[in-house]
Amino acid sequence: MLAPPPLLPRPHPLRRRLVRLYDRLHRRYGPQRWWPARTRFEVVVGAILTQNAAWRNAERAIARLRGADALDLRAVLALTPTRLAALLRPSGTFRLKARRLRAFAAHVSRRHGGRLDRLLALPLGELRAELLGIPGIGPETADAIALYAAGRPIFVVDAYTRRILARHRLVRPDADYALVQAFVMSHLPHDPALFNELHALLVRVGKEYCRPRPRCAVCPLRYDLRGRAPRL
DNA sequence: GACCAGGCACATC
DNA sequence: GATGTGCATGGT
Repeated sequence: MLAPPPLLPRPHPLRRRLVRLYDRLHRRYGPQRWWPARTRFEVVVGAILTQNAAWRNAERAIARLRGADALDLRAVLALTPTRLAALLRPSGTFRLKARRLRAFAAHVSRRHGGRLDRLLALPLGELRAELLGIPGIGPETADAIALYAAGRPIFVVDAYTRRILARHRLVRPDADYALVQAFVMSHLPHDPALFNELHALLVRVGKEYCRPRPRCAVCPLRYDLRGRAPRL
């Protein structure tokens, strides 16, 4: 997604439904104030640690890093791989995540003199390409860093987003990451605050109601028990 | 005990 | 290019 899709010129039926989805979620839940982190480096750490892990467990690991006074780039590099992995244990796949976090820190250290702000100041296309070049950073993690740490206008697609948009028949169930992202970005203004809020709201409602196997009929988005939703 | 969680890399077909 | 698999803890 080097060149974001331009906004489609005229009102589009799917756009109205997407906007309605956003409005309904925003009325129901209000502002989510994401990303929950104190520093930009902590956003990056959280983005890596929450890969295939519940956020609660990523938080535990972040707290352990903080307790070890290791919540900054240099401190992460100063830890031995074994020690870093031990601190990350609660987030699951901890050896893997220790490698990934270290790879990120090593990259910033090598390419940007340890200055995270310099990496984050790159033009969006370059920033995204560079992030994707770091082992352990795929599209979702790269976009989460670009949006939540760098404040860039890019929409993050996660499992909830796909599931919810597919169940509302806004995208096909088999739509891949780039397609879902292009769908949202072609229908909404490229506003970081909006992309932030929409993604956070989708995760919020998804955690409660949009499980892989649907099991609740009282969702505010009115899924039926097969996980399908009426047209918005 | 099974399923799930704010994915990614790599092997294999 | 599509699909399968390892990574691994902690909550429900």
